[in-house]
Amino acid sequence: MNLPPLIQSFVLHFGEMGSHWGINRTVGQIYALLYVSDKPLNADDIVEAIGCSRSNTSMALKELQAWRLVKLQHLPGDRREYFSTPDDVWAIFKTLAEERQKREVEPTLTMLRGAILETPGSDAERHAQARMNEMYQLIELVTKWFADIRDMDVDTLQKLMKLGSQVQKVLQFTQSLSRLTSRDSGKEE
Amino acid sequence: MNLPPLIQSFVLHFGEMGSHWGINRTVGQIYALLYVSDKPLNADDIVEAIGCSRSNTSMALKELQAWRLVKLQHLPGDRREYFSTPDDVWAIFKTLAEERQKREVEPTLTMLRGAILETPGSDAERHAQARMNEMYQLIELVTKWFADIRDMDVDTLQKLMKLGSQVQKVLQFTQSLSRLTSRDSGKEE
DNA sequence: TCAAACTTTCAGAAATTACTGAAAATTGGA
DNA sequence: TCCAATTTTCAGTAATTTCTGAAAGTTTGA
Repeated sequence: MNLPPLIQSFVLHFGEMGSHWGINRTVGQIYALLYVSDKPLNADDIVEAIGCSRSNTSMALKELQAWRLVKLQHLPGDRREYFSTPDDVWAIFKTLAEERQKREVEPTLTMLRGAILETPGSDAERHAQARMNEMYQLIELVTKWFADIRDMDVDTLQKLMKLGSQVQKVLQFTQSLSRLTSRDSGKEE
Repeated sequence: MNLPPLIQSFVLHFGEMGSHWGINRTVGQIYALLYVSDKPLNADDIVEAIGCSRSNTSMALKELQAWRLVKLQHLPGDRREYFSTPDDVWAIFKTLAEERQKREVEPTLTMLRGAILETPGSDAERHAQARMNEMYQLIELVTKWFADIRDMDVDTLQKLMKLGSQVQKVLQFTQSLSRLTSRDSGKEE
């Protein structure tokens, strides 16, 4: 690996972090490299920069494409494939959240739905089912909320985040407001 | 493994999912088992239920304790250690979020802070640094927001989540309200 | 159609991670 | 204090994952 020190430490860090996340070292390093690169890179550029094998690079790029975290492009007059990451860090964040949702959350929800529909054969199973249901409700709620947030435009999102815990106050305020003004209120939920 | 089918499939699923997450099979299975169990279990109960070795169980429990995802308790007149998960799924969720923050996000923030303070030695480094800064800002923002949300009480949190994208409208409403009423407004940010 | 340029696949090697059993350490009570 | 019950550690082994080089596949343009 022969990179400017600043970039090198970034790339190495992502390599290490990869294992804490669900990706391998090479995938992490390549992503990091593309993220900070000021121009698209081809596979040989990457081999040169990271110091891994050509085939490993190919595999890693395939995985990054499956995650939709890198985009492929062609440069005029060059047959090789060039890779880069999207510019918008928010978009990257959203993509990551969507993919993780699809790969890690959906299968669990499916399993839980199935389990919850079974007829329990004992007290232990009845209790287990109740617990699974709690988990299911929580995941569904958080998931929906996340999806809603994901679909906001960047500006709103950024404002929302900067408000931080203020959100809580705004909500309380709005709720008391609507309680005052609405007629059909009564009990929700 | 000799468990009621409903519980068994839950436990096995968590074992598989573990690898997508950062934990190994045994850790995932033990957590799942404790989560649905209607009473605390000791290490031998777990060995019996899961079918792994005693030592592996000991390791896995240590890891789960490090994540603060299981609690240790003693039963009167029994010297063995019994384990269970917290009852409150929200609390579990918060713990998980806090631990991941500490283990996966903080180190990255530290690295980024360091890199951003360096003096770039080339255009490539200058560009890399700008990208790192974008990433840093994003992570900081999301992190703070999450922390704010984590510290809300369960009821508010649940209401907030159920509102979903309504939040967006509430915010816009509140913002136009404050724009009308406040004097010193001008430009924020 | 062919050849050159480039990419992907895949079997096996290397590295890493998970698991086990035996032994050591700890704990609580007699 | 000592003993028995229980937990932890750890070195070696098993399983899994990652990585490589060689070979096969694909694409483009002459």
